Amino acid sequence: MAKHDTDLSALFQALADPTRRAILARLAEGPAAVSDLARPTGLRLPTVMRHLEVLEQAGLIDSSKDGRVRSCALVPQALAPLRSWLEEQRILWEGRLDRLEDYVMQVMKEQGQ
Amino acid sequence: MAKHDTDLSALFQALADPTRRAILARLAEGPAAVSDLARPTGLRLPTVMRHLEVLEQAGLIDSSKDGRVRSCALVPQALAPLRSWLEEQRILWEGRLDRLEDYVMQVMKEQGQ
DNA sequence: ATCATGCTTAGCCATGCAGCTAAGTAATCA
DNA sequence: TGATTACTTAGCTGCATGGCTAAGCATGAT
Repeated sequence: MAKHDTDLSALFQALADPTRRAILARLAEGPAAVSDLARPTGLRLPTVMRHLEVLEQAGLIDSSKDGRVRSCALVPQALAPLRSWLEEQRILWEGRLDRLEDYVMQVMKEQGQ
Repeated sequence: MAKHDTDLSALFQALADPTRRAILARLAEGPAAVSDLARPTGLRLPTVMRHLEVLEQAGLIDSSKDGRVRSCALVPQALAPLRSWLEEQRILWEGRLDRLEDYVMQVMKEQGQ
């Protein structure tokens, strides 16, 4: 399996959890420390840490430690692969629809005779 | 948690598996029977069945049985929620970048004085 | 009526994941 | 120095997921 593919899997996997999507939404407002991200979730710190690990592994966020505080931030271009995949699928799926349309048109023409 | 949200989770979850994405790609060429979908995966039928269940549950495919053959097909509009979520995020994330840009501009102006 | 085909169901196994507690480390504050 | 804060690590639990085999059921062909 291509790396491109496992990347996509990791991305989708990371985004499949509502808590993680909420964290991303929060980060869209700007960088935040781990505890700040944890507070609104109502989850314990270690749990949130693991979510952050998943997000970072998927390339969606970046984090760096300053003193005893770890600050997390979005990686803006991280959703690009997902966007291209989606666009690719759209073209494929619509191509399929076009062919279906052609087929229907042809059947109608044949029936018209 | 909103239904909208669990829908998104199911979508992402369903797309997080390469086998399932391969099945979707195959279906983009047109409807297919379960065995036809199973063959190229090299997996056993029950395993593929479960993948198909997941895809159907997520609303990505549709299936109907004719005789003893079950035929599966894409649901073209199924990716729409994902597209809107992505677009929403793009706006949010870019809004963030705009604000960052504003901030940088302001700092530069202040330093210029 | 019998047999082959195509799917379905039931159930097992290993692994992964989301949550937790408890205990550890490292930086800041009094 | 000692206490507090902010993560971090280790390890447990329960449930979900992806794979399998074996056996069942319904339909189509002979």
